Amino acid sequence: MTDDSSTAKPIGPGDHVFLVDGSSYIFRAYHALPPLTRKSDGLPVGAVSGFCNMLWKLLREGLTPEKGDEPTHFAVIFDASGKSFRNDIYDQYKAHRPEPPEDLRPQFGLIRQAVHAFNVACVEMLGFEADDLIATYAKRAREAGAKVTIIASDKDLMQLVGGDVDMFDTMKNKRIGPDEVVEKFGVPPEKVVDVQALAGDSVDNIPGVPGIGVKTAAQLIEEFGDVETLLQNAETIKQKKRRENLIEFAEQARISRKLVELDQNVPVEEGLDDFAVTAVDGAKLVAFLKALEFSTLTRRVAEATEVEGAEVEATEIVVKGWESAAEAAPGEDGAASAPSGGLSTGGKSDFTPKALSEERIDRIASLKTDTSAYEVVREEAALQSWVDDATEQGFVAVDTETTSLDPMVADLVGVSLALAPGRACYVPLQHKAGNGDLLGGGLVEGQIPVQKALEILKPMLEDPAILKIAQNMKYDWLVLARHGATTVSYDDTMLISYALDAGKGGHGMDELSKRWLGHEPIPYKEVAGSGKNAVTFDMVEIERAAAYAAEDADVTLRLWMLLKPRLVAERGTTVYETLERPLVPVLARMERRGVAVDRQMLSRLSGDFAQGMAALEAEIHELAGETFNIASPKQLGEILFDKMSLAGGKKTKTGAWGTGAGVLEELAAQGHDLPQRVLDWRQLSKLKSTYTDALPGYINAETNRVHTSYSLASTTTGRLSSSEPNLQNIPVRTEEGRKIRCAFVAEKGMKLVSADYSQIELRVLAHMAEIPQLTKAFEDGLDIHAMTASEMFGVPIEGMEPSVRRRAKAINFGIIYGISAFGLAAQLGIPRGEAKDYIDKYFERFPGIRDYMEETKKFARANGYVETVFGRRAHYPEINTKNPNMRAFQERAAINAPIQGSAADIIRRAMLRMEEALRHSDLGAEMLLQVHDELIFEVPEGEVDKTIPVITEIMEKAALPAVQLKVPLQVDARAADNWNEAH
DNA sequence: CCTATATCGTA
DNA sequence: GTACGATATAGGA
Repeated sequence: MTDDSSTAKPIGPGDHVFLVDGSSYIFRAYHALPPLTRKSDGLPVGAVSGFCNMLWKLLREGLTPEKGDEPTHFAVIFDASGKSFRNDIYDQYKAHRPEPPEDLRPQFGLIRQAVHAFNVACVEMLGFEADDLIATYAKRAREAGAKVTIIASDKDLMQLVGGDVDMFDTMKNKRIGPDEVVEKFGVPPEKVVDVQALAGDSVDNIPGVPGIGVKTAAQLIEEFGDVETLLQNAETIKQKKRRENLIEFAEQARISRKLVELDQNVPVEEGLDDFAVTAVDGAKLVAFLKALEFSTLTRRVAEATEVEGAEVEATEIVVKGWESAAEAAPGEDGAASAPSGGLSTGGKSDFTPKALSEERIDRIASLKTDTSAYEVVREEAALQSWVDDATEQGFVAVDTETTSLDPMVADLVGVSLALAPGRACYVPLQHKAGNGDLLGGGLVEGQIPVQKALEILKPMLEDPAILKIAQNMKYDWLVLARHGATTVSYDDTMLISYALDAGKGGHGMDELSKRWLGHEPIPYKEVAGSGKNAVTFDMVEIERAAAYAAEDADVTLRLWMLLKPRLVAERGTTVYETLERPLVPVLARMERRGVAVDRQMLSRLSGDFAQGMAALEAEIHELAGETFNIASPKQLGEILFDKMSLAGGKKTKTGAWGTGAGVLEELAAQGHDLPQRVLDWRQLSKLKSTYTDALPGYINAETNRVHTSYSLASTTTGRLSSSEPNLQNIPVRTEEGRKIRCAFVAEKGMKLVSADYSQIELRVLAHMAEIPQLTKAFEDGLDIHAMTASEMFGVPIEGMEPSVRRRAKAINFGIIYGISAFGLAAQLGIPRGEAKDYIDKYFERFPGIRDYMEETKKFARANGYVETVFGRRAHYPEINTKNPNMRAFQERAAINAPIQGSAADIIRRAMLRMEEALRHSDLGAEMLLQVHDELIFEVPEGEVDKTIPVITEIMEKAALPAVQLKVPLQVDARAADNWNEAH
């Protein structure tokens, strides 16, 4: 490509040979790229795509975009299937290699075809692994005085580095020279085989010597020079166990050395001269790339080779070896989509994402749960080796074990990792000696010090090239963040499940495991006890802890393998990637910041409420003529309806008297004193027990602030929920209640800013149902409830009676909730018939709303789910149930979900953009809380005026650019010293 | 000790 | 009429 030298001259100094390790590239690309990148007819091409991009880049630019580094000779080397000479030495060599995944298999052939399309030499030889061929060619090139770059990252090739031979990892864009080899193995390249022989390798099933990892091996080789010398002097080793192992497993070490040492003298057929780079045949390459639908690369190649892309006809491609894959699991609806671009997919095969994902579900679910291979990692070298394997593989399931369910106080007890189904480990870090009672012992022996372990884990957690897979990552993210590591690049099986199956059940690990893997993980209770026998995880014996923890990581990995392809197959990727996953660190940071509460103010309020309650209690008992537990609905019902025989009592479904607020209010309206006193008492009791008494208990001893926990996956609609404590239900409606809000305060020198969406759900409804009057009203900034009343009852907005507006407001809320005459009647305290008249009247004025509601129900009945404007799905599997009451309930929920859910999506989008926007404007504001349509910030006093417009703008434009709402969003924001005044 | 029910706080 | 979580009581284990 560099020039058009057609006559090959013998290779020599000044030449630069590129040897690409094709086989290992395929596996890495497969795992590094999204699981289901495929052509329009379903042919999986993710790995091929990555490979073609790499080839093109290397041929054009060499290793760096600067000129002068281009290859003169280029070859891609593959493993040929079949056994190699290493199996003769050791029959277990690479014995544990799993079969390649189904959706990777067809890509092996395609990659070889790609090499030919690039006019590049393609080498493989039966009985020899790619690494040996690379070793042989590298040696020959070196001897001829040429430079060699091996395009690979495989540590087995590192023994070849040195002099004019180096390696280059294209995925990390990193050169591997002698220094990098030393970094990895602790010894220079020529000693790498000795270290590998001692340390062994679980992936290739190289046995090595037990108890010796890379670090120890490097020390020993440093000291003795090579394996043979070491083995002959093994008696001189001081450490008993190590000495014994070296003696006992000496032969195994010798075999291992033979296995890892590459053969540099393979009798290859093609010479280096055959690898001379020739000009790319633009038309041929474009035709191939076009057939695979790599549009960007096709265009680039067409431009660079001056080929008119549109005029080139796509190559006919036949893919071997996937008829068998298709037969193993035929697609549900049989017929594959029609082949396009001249690609034959083998006739009957169905390679749609749907079919492949279903196949994957079957495959993962049918794997047996083998927990026997779980490992307890007690040494740094062993942990490093797991981390290395994770780095190599590009993904790893991670789970932390801690002392608390609250991530803000949890201390790290251990970490588990899983690399493949059944291949998991537990790393105990801070298990304590369980002397049962007091004092407890110190740390149990045989654990890596936490700081050391974190030093090893941190680079992996912070490496964007390694995907960390967790179940409920927010928890682990926070724990790890508090221990100094910021996790990037992650997947969360809980959130994948939520994006796919909201409404179909919970998303906890045990539940998902049962549902998808048919496997019931060890219950936490069985490991750590429950009730008064419960102990923190650090008191659990290590072997028991390991069985539990490693299983969690294993199950998480399996769930990921099973669920992740469903995202593509079921169109969940966008929701997962834009609304769920990125919110994890945003919420984690909000939780970590917490909010300040005034402990004294709460304590004083508790006292006030207690006084009020005591006074009311005396009056109530006086009126009742006896003392009873006012907090007991059962006792209260008996007093009111049995003893006092008040009218209007209704039994609940359990046969007890109903004593809800509605009932008591009705009795109060009849002129009875006792029910009103009970209502007042209940209000104070609620405020005291739920808020003023409970909140101080949530103040974190270290931060002096309250840290709620947001759940991303517990509502059907997409809303967040808040717990421990729930800060989304802090009182606001009554005077007494608002006093509690006053206790939520800003730090000294700061203000609280509250910004809330005005009528966001009605606006979303106006958009989705396309209601002209509503849209107009919102555009004109009208009072929407007054406008509704005006439309319905024909009265002017000016001078409208408050009761009229109140009725319209109730109807508007009713509409959002899927309205029923029964519900509206209850809300307004009017007869059912009257409520029905209102509803009819409303639909007469806004027929579009009725249409929208009917359409939504129809859609839900047909599909079992409904969607928000951003594509989030809420499932209602029971919507076609026979029971009319239950069905009506499902229908109302299904009507409400797109409205509530779209609003939830909008505020999520705002939150996702908020931190960056504030930082970009150089503002110190921090987001503290979310209450469905409201965000609360803590803002430096002097920055309030600059901050409010930034917050408001982000929130008002949050739907853009994904959705252009037909209705403007309006945000009101205020600053004050406490939440009550800011709201 | 654990779970279900009733009640009530929020959007 | 939608969506949640916390609390206290009560009843079965």
